[in-house]
Amino acid sequence: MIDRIFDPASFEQTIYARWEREGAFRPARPDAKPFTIVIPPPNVTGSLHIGHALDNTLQDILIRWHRLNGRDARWVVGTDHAGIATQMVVERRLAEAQQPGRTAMGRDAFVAKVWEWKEESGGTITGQLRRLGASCDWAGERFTMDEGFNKAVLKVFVTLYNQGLLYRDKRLVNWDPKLKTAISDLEVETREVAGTFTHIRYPLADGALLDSGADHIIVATTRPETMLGDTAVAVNADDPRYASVIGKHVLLPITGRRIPIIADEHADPELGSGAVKITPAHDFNDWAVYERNKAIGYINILDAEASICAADGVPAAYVGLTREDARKRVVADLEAAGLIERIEQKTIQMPYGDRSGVVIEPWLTDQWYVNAAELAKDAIAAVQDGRTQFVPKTWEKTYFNWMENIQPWCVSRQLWWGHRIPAWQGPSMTLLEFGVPFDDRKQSDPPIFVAETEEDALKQAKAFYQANLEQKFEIAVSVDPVNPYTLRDKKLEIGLARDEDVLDTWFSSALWPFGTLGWPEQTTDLARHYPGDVLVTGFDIIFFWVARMMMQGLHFMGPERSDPKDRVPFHTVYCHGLVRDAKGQKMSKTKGNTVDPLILIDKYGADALRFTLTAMETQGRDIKLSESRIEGYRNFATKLWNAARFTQMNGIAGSTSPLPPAAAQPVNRWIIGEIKTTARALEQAIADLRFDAYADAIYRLVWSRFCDWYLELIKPLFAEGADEAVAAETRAVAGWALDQILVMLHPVMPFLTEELWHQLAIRDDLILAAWVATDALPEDAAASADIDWLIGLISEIRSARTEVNVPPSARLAFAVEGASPQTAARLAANAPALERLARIAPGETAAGGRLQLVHHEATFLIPLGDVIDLAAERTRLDKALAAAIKERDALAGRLSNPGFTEKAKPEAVEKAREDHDARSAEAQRLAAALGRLG
RNA sequence: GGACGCGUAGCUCAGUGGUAGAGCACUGUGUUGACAUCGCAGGGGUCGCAGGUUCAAUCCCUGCCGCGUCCACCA
Repeated sequence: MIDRIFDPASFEQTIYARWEREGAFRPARPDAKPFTIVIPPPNVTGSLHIGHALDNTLQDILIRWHRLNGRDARWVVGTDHAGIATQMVVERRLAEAQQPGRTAMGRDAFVAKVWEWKEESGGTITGQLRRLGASCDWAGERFTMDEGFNKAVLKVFVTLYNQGLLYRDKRLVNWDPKLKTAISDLEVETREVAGTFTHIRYPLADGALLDSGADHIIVATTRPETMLGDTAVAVNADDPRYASVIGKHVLLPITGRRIPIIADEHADPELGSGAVKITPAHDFNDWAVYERNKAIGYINILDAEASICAADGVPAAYVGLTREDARKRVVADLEAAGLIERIEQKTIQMPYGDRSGVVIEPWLTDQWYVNAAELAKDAIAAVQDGRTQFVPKTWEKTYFNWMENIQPWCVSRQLWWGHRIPAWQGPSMTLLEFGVPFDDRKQSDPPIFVAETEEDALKQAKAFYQANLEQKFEIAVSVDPVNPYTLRDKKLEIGLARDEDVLDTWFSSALWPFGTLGWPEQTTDLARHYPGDVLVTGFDIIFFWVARMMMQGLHFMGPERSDPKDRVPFHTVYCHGLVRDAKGQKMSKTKGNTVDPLILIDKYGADALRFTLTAMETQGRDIKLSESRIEGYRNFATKLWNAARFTQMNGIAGSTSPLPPAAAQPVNRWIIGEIKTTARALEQAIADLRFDAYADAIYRLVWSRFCDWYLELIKPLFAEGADEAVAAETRAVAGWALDQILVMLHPVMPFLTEELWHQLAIRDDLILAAWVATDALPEDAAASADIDWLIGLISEIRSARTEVNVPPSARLAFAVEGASPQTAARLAANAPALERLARIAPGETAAGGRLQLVHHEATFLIPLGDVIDLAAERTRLDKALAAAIKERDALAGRLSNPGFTEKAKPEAVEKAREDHDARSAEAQRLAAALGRLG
């Protein structure tokens, strides 16, 4: 017996366990067409937030729907090692536990700690996905740092290197001085902060003067401390103010260095003084100036923590100051020297690290870069020609815009947690004292050997050095005098030192769609499940992840697939919005406005949360989540629960066939048609990826059709004394209809539907079995018309009763005037329903006060005797008449307009005529009723 | 500066070239057993503003206003 109380917590976890036990989520239909989704891998040590809940609910709906529809569905699941995030968590935990820090314990010990933490907390999020009901293929669970995945990463790195698409370069990177690692452009966020704009006078050297007579050039900066590293002042060649001093020098204050005045396009005469200080080592634009004017050189003045380091011209007193302290000191010293023109307070934009939250420093280092522009070509083409489609389509523009302007992707990170870069460095030739002339390569950097294994790297090294040396060589220490970061004092016992760095987490995530399936091995999984059908993700990681999967997927799977359509990692990218709080604020831990999906699940059930997110998921719009909405959908679940309870109490059981039982009763034929209509709408919603439409259609069917009308209308059909055959038919149809509802609702509310599926009948199979047999369902327009008529009549009677203040409990008689034979037949057939739902029964039409109700061609007369509220009845009829006349006249106006009758579609004209006539007749009947009212 | 999205009932949002919809909230009410986590009934909107296209515009086009997001840049 279905329990009186709907308590999702009492069955959700049991049901999930059963699904897993029975292997319900494993692909098990080798002959069927596969349907594949790869999960956006959550951080292995993370926990489920509301964005995950949305993302995974949508994926689960698609997976479950296609599984119901006979596809061999596979939801590839796993977790991401999340380099920076995870390393930061473990470091914080060590600090909290007052244990030795990362550097104190050393690399191996630290990495071991991270693995420990991964083992300890790695099950959290996968457990939470289970709570949500996600039907992932857990048997195939992967991790971005598992052995197989690591192989894929190494293979990709080496291949790209050998193809010249991945290289080492010395250039400015976004340096995070807190985490002490390079980060990519995408990991930098610009924030507006209050700042200052300092205008500084740079005295001209050698007595030179500007045409204006000034003996100095004014430059402005938001970062005065960087002047210590200036190597030039740039002016525009076309700027007459400075034409006479191009090629001359200024005396750089504080440092006493003479730096040249150069002409460069970077200087914009319109901005500021038209002259700009050039600090190549600490500003991206200035580095570009340097590349055009190499003679000016560059000077690095910052160490890895962004403190001032020893450098040419930097006074000893500055060394070791933080950039903030150095800024104050520079300003003070310039002030003392009378070189400050003025200082403006101003809102300035500063780059911040998205993880560390500190100001990012452009810093000169050696890093590994991927030639993203080259890889982007195929990735752009694949979206242009529709092999991969974004939904909503508007995101394609965003994708193209980014891809077409893509910069080299910095993939090395100075972290310890991640895929270590498979590159080995040999001794620098310039530091070797062999006394043997090298060939003309004049290589000054140490040679680098990239290979999947150390053995391969060694082989390469031997081949390389033997080609250049005839005798023994010794191992030296590599020292980069310019860039302290590359100071790597290593004991090179075998002559090679592996690169200390690890790869950007997104470098491995980019391989997810094929790395999870066994690549580089040619597995059957890979053949079957690449490409995926749909990728479901937030728009915020289109750049980070989607674009990179496109690039890597096409590059590595492309050559292996003959059909261009099979080269992309997925055919569709569904981008959903952000889940915001009820006020529309972005949720964040610091704001404290996050909602924990697990708490919501505990409170309302996973199904209610899922339904809410589904119903609110409209394409191209963020979700403002409010708890009252979840409550509403929990009520919906309760409603269905109770409806099932009702059927069970009335001897209605689950059906045995997806095909509907034979039905003669209009109400039964009608509900079969309603099921068919809804199933079609749901099929369309899935095809369009319209999740809100899916929720809406099933909600209406369950509540507004099945519960509100069908169950109410059939109650008399199996009441005591009812016809046995009719009762039997009705029970059969009702059971079947409820089954179809459970199936259709299952993708969104899997727990509840599975629970009821088994409560309603003894069945061996899970509800995952089969979708509605839509095509086989009959439609019966006549039955639908009958029931629509009945529903309309009951609604009108109820409304009229309320308006004239008839007590709900009053049972009334009615007579009918002008009824067609069809109406008479309908009235006879539905007498019990009218009795129950409208509380009217055929009777005498006594003269005097009576309610007059126009429904289609018939006027219903309902005597109320003295109790009728005549004024209310008059108001009601007046209102109805006014409405009918208004519409009639509007239609008449349209029909008398030749523009309409000649140009509008014939169907539209015909429809307008019919409506006009109907309204006109209705108005006449209402007028007559008013007349009789006196 | 470039691109995009959004302005529809008190709130959150669907929607359509021809009578404007839902949920929640609100008002009134409760006919005895599926359900008060409910039923029934009701009030509430010049569909941001101004033009244009059209027989007809909430819907298509243009401009404006307001809100938001992304990218780039500001020495």
